[in-house]
Amino acid sequence: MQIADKYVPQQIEEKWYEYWMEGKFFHSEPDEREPYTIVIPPPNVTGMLHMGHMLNNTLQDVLVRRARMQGKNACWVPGTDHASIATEAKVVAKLKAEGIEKNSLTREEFLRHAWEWKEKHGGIILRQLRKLGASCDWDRTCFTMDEPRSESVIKVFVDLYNKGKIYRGVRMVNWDPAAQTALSDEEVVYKESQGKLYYLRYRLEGTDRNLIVATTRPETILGDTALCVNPDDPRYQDVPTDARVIVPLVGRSIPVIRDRYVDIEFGTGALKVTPAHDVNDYMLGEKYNLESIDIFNDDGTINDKVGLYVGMDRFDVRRQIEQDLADAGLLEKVEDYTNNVGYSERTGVAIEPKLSMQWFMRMDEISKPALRAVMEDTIRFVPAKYKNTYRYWMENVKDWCISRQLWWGHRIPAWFLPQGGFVVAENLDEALALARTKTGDNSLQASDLRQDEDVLDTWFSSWLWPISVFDGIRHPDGEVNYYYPTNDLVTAPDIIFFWVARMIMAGYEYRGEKPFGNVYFTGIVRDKLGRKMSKQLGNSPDPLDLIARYGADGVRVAMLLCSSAGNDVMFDEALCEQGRNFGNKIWNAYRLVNGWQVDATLPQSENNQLAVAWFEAALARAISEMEEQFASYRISDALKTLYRLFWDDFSGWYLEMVKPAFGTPIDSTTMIATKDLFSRLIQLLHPFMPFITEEIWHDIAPRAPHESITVSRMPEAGVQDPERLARFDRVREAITAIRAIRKQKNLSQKEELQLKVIEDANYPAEFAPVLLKMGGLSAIEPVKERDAEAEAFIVKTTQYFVPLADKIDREAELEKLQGELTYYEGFLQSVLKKLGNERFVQSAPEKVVANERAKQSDAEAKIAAIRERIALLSK
RNA sequence: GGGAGCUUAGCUCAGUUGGUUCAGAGCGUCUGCCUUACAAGCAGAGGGUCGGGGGUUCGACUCCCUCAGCUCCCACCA
Repeated sequence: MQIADKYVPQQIEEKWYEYWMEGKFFHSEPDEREPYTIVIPPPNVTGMLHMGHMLNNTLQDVLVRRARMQGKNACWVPGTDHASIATEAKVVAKLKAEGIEKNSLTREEFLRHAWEWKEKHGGIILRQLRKLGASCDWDRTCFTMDEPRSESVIKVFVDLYNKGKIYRGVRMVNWDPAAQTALSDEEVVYKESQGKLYYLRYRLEGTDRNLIVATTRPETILGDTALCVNPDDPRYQDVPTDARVIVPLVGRSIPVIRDRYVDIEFGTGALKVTPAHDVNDYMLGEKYNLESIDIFNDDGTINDKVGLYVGMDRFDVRRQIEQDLADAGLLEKVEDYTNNVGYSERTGVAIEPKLSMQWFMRMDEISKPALRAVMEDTIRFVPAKYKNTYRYWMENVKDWCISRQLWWGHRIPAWFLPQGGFVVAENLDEALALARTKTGDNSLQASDLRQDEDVLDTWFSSWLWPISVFDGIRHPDGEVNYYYPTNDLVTAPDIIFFWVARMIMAGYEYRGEKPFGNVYFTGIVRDKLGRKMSKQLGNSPDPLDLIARYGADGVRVAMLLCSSAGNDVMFDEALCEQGRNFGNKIWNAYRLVNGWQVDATLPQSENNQLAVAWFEAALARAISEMEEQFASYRISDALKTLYRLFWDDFSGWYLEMVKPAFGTPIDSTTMIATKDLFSRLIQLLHPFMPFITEEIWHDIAPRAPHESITVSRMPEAGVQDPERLARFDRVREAITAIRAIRKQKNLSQKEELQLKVIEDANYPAEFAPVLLKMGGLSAIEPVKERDAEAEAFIVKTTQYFVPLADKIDREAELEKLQGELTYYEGFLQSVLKKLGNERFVQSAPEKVVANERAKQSDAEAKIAAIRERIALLSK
């Protein structure tokens, strides 16, 4: 094998990914094995890989590779989302840069550009995922707007419409003036914004009196159709019930209404009512039958309804109207004011509440089984705290606005009839047939029908993802029956409502079954200062650059090391170094073992036999720990367990124990055992570090063509031997103590020392050969008497002595011993106090009491040993 | 305004039904080593009154109350 003393991941990663692809190791077809399925959270089709994807997909890959090695039929379905609004915005921007305005194009022309863009940029992110090592079944790659998925969406829409779960109506919706489309409530983000509170004078008709109204949006006075005060407000008791006021600048006369909705404490207690541009005003308008005057165009400029500020942008109007009001003496005062303003999640502009005709989906019924499934842990949320969030949303869920005034997306399958009304059908032919039946007019032609211009919310396709990727909407009895429900979903908590909740609803609606068994919510990736990674801050490293510099395995380890379950991820590039170093450690451990010469005639030494037996026990314990950690999705902990096992136990202890002296061979029994242990270690490591492990796997033993570690069988825990491990730990402690003496006395590692020991039950006599070798000892001599002249240490209750040429420093030694004595006597006191307490002995569990008694006897033995040594030194 | 969560070594975090040989890990720091697998390494060391206060208990990092600080989600009174 290669002799480079540094591991160079760049040299092997590409090779192995190609090998995996050629061998079709990631491809899945239904068979008799138990399936293990993950569907990828589809990234935006034109998106680029960022650190969030890295985390998310590393976790998925660990899970799916592990399942594959456990003999399951593992299937990880990749794909992309058409991301209606985001993609359309990108295409519009791109066209604009080329001097083409969207509204100068026909729908067909625009879509041609959009598809072109999709073909060019689409799927870049999927190729990037391969660099990471993602073991997706690429033959199954899906796109939310490909044919099977599109047809599924349309089919579901028609079905829900026919079931009465989808309706069309005029409602107050969140309007994005930049994208010029309606948004769902979930697509609006509220941010604290520095604004002003304007106090405007509304002249009470027929008097000189002004009613003062405080508002943050003076430009909306153009749409005022009432003024509202609280009937209990003493300040307005003398205003006649049929009073009217004049809207400033506009001059319109509007009624003064009374409603307890108005907060007497706020502002002046008088509220202007603009039913077309405020959600709460809209409700007042409904209640009091007020006129609704829409003053905005779709792009947020003022329309010509009122004849003022026509064509001006809403924010320019705000500045202008402040000036004009002041000039007209209609502005009482202006105060600074901080309030929450809703912004479009995608375009970032302030949302305009707007009354418009939209399609909605009823959520009351469909949400019920979905809520139950999570509350009863039929679907398990990890971490469980998200159950609360989920429940609150589900219990208060409002109808879902599913129509968007965009072109890029699934066009709503509704056709308007010449005589009014509409039909909903899967295609034009069916729509025509339906239209003829509905109207009784058989002369209707396809050209008489006009399809709804709107497209569907992106999430209306992704909510079907776990079903539609297996074509389970169109073919409910096909392979979906094998793969569905999927096992684990790994996603970010910020799309719990957008996506997770809705997939659960769709799952029960269309499969009568949950879409996945477990949902693992990752944290948000932040930089080491705790700031969210963002383009604006420029604090997000480029994942591909990291992979190029540290190797995919190294970056994967870095991601996992900092992703403790349920917490945000504080990513620090230093972790990539740690990951890379770990790869190098593995590499060099392999170089060492690989370089040993075997002498088949050599019998296995006792030392080596002990080493193998001990490491088998250590491995068994680690595997068992990892199993528990995986079961509770503590994937970061599982990696850490393995990291320590490989670095400390295997490299630091086991290999040092069996390592033959320079230039001497090793016996074949130990060599075989070592390679076997190594193989099992890299199998355990494979889900975390797929590339380096495949490389070593192919070198450590002869492999047939088309063999791969990816489909090898994951080692299992086997027999646990805690006693052996505990006894070995005492050897380790003794060796550490000897090393410390060496360090203190400035003795070289090579200088052999002598060790004397007073053997007792705690002395791990069977490990004497190991102690000899690892301690750099010339001999171990069992003695009965303490050696006052030697350096001494105690492990558990066993006393050890290292005679040295130098006399020991009695004073210093006594002082040290005195300190230890004080500690152990105090410790013993607390144990005795506890044991002397009847309530403790009675109420504490038996095991705990027994443990206390063991502590007592150990402490007593230790104290006795220390006392004897003090006596000896004090002579 | 409502809800959830967090506060343990310089940094990032473990600590799973309360039991002081559990106050831990990794990284970083310090000291000594270029010891023929690895300086991307080896050996050793220092470092925390477990946010403050109070309570329950034989016993609390672990349970309760309270105060302080931080984070997130939901609502959106102009």
